[in-house]
Amino acid sequence: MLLFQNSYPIFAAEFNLTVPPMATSLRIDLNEKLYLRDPQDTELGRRLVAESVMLIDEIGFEQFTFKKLAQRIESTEASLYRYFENKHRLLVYLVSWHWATLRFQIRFHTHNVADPRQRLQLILEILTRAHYDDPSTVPLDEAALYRVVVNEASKSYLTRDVDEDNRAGLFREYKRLVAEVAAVISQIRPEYPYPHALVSTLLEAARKQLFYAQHLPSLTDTKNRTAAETDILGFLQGVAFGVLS
Amino acid sequence: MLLFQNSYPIFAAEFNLTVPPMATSLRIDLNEKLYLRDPQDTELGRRLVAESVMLIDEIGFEQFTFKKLAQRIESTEASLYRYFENKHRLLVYLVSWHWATLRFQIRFHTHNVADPRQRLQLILEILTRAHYDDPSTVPLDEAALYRVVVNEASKSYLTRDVDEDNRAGLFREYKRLVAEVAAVISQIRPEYPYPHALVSTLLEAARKQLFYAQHLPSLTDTKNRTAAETDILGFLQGVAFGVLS
DNA sequence: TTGAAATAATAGCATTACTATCAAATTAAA
DNA sequence: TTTAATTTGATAGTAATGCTATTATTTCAA
Repeated sequence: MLLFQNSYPIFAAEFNLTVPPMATSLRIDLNEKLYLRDPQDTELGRRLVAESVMLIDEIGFEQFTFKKLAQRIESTEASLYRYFENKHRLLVYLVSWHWATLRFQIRFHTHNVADPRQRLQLILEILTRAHYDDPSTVPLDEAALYRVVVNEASKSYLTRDVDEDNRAGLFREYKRLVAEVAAVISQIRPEYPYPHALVSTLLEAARKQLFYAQHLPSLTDTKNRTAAETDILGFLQGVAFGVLS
Repeated sequence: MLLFQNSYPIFAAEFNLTVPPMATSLRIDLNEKLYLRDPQDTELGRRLVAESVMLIDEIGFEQFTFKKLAQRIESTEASLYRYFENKHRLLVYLVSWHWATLRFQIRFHTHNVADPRQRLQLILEILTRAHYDDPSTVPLDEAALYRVVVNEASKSYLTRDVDEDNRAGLFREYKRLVAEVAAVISQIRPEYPYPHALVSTLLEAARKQLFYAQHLPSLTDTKNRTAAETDILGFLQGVAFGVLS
């Protein structure tokens, strides 16, 4: 996210970005309902978030517990429960963080691009390259976070409490992202009746096809794993521009 | 599935269908690795499967336990563990059951349709109407099973053990389904490079968009919930035929 | 009718997902 | 700079989960 270093204050208001006194990294403020105490406010909170990404990436969300995380960051279970109500909320927080940075990246890279088709093209490139961003200036390992998103994001809403969680605004970041990209779709073809469905499908497909390439290759069409990114981009382009022509 | 009553022996071999001595319902044989003891062989096993669908539908997979199911069917936890290694295997079994019947339905309704475009059209209709099938002749409540598939299917493969489970062949039914529909895609447009990705995306989208229509409507484009099915079909048609033109 | 197989009944165990209590350390306010 | 408030750590505890094991009882087939 080195790219943002000079320019991000432009978007600060819209993105709920806080520019810290000594701005060394980007701070994204997410819905307060996501946590009990804002983890970005304290050292322990920041370690909790940063290390949770690594741990979930390593052992998977099902195996992940606050106890294991506490051991890892040399704190206690009880302390961590003061930040997040439960591990599910933490997952929603992490995933929301990813959507927020993704939306930010999209805005940043497309804000001076007039042609909506070219915008969409850029968006698809960002979507399929989301796991490449330079993590050095960011408080989280974004590559690890992207893997977590690919593997676990669905679990953030596929629960008994979707409706309740939705009412609490837990999925706001994802909705915003979808709405913003859907607006580009509508610019390209105003009469197209399914812009939101298209965008949510493209977003989901970007992740799922990457997962398939890694684990269930017969559900996708990439021969060598390294070409996956290019193949997925090609596939998404075909879908998006196919629908819009 | 009344439709199958007369004709299904045609496909029996290919579909691993067993025609029971007194054929009152369809029997689908799934990968043996899915269970410890074939639940279709015993009364307890059949009740286990049938009631698990209802219970998962009611309380969700996370809240579902063998203990609760045992109470429900007036058996014991230990007895149920003799059929399935754990609740995850049971989920994979249920989901596989659904993919198998879906593939069967597709074959049945399209086997005398020569034009591949028309075939694809029918397939998309079946996909978006999957939850309507008459459950009376089938040992499972298919409408409930479809809801379970919509809500829980992703969890069958989004686990730490995907690769291991995949090696054991647990996802065979889904792969078969994808392969078969992908073949239709390739008939329509042989040079299209992503038939499998397209099909897995369409399958996933059919379920996800229904979920969104019910729980997160801003991620889709259906105004009233009742029109969801028609909208989803329209959307999938746009994607599929858009890509193939 | 005898033996094998399946089921029920019961118990037990390590782990999970928390909650509660209290003391110690840190930080902020007077 | 003492005091007060806040945050953390340490420890314990609890109900539920995800199993496994044991034994007794029923069923069913040879």
